Amino acid sequence: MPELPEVESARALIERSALHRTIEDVDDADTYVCRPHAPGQLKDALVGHQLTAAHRRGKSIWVETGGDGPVLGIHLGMAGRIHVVGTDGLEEVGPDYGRAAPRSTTPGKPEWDRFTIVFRGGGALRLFDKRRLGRVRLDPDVDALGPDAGEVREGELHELLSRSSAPVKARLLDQHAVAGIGNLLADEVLWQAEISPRRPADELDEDETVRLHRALRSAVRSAIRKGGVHTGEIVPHRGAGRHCPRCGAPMSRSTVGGRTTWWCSQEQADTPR
DNA sequence: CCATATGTTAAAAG
DNA sequence: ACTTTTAACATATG
Repeated sequence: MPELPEVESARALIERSALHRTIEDVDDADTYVCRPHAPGQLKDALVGHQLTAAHRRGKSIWVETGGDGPVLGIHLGMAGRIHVVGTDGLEEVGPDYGRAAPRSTTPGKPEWDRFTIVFRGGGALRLFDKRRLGRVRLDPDVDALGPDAGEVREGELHELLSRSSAPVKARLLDQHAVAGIGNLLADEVLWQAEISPRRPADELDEDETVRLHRALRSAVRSAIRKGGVHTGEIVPHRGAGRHCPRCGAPMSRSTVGGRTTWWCSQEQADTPR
């Protein structure tokens, strides 16, 4: 579920609903999700502190705890979500696929709660993740990430692309190059820019780079505004027997950058027009 | 049982 | 040593 837009809404949820409350207890018993920490290590570091600010770069979230407290790193992985429970016991789960979820008293499956912070006076923040590929850790290294996909400048993008002969889609998916682009967003951006996902990244010409940059920023901003990567134009057309909503040509499918990839067989030809 | 899944990364290959 | 590709990770669902 989470690509950059979903992660941004999770960050905003933390900022809006989970700051400035004293941490009373922490459940960090899932050592796969909380690796490399030992059980109790996150609890010992966090109890008594408050969350003071929530940040994001690409798909990585980090939360400050103020003063001499640690930084809490959160990654939603492939299926993670942030749930915040208010002091009144109602759950706020944030936007889901573009639709704001109502606050609810019916929690998700408790067996999918992988990490929980309990606040003094009631309420909690937790990582809800049915696949357990999310991560929670102290003092994450976010500097290894490339510039955020929604912030990257055109010259910077050109520079990053020119340094790789891999398919442009694979390069876009590399979080060390540009941070925040996932499989669906990559397909959306390349479709918007009318560029084949298989084109070598360092062979894009000036015009293609400009188109890619514009598509990147507009797709990221649009998806954040609409509430998720699923609101992209091409996303509903990624499927067998589907056709390009612009020109009507059949959609092509293959594996690029290790992921299932769909593109317009006509407008995103391997040889640029 | 098989294939697929919106992410990351260690290991293998080049 | 660096870059690129593949497989594995944990788990659910069709």
